[in-house]
Amino acid sequence: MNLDSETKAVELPDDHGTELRLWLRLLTCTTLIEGEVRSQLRETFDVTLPRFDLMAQLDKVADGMTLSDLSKRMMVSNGNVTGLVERLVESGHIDRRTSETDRRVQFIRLTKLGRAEFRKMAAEHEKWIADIFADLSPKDIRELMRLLAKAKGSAQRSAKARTA
Amino acid sequence: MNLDSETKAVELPDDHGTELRLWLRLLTCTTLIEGEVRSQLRETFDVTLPRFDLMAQLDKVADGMTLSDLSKRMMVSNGNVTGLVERLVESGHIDRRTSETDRRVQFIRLTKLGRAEFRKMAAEHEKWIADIFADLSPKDIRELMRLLAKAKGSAQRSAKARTA
DNA sequence: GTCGATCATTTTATACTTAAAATAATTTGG
DNA sequence: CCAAATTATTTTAAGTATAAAATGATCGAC
Repeated sequence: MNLDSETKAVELPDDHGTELRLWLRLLTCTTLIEGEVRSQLRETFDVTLPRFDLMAQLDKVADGMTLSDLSKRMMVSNGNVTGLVERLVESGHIDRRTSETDRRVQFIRLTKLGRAEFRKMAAEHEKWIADIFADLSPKDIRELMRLLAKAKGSAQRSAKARTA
Repeated sequence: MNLDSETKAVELPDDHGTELRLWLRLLTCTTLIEGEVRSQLRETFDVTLPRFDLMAQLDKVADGMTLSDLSKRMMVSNGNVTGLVERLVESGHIDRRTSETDRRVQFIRLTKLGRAEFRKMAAEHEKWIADIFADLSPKDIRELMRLLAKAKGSAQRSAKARTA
């Protein structure tokens, strides 16, 4: 009996089942963790995940960034950022000022309050994430990082090819 | 010079940076692919991702399932499913009937039209996914599957421990 | 049998999200 | 300089999402 030809007979030329299963597993994993983080943020700090994410982007820089920068970094639409920023200005976590040189541009940055609150949340957040991945060895994590980087590159290539 | 102690000095006892970076990479990867799939579905079939996902769940079974089943499988809230189902009934893709034995329960299933349309979409969808992951070798995919399964288990353990 | 607990679903209120169109400001090629 | 293209942001409309409360139905212990 020829095992190779058997194997080939089972796998049709256009069988993309393994990729699909990979995608579903990736999605399940992310949704699961995202839901967990969302719950923790709400329960512990009464803050939503999108607000936390926006503040996280702003916390990386000292002097603020534009709405476009924010929407690119967060990988969400412009209109989405407009609304989020509005509510965070309202609650006193960020402030906005119009550029001196280009009146289309708005610079957004954390207020003192916003940065202080974010730092507190970020510290807890990091612990939750560490616990969520606690069963993974350092080697597992390294491998996952490597493979996800490869997957990301592949997806970007695919998206680019389609748009081109 | 003692390299080990140097390394330890840099990594504080509570440094959970690698887990955080892993989470951000996982999230980026998923968001990227999800956006790509969303665009393709809209452009090619004028359908949204949540609708596609709901139909995908229903396509797995012959005789339908309840709203609760749906919300659990899709990992979204009950109210969310209510709205999605409403719109898909409206468009003729699914139908609903109340259980004979338990009048609280609604069984949802694909209509003939719904199943036919879903199958067409699913075939294309599978090709898009295959292309998105095309740079990954079969071994990469196996490894990712394994590590994501481990991550999923870890996240579930963590979530369960918190709720308990 | 019936009261209380539980369960399935819907409703409500609010927030988030997108795509696409609109607005407003700047840049650029001729 | 000036029209056309580009860029940054906002607005709009529709849909997606959550949490929490409400509703309606069934189950279980007594």
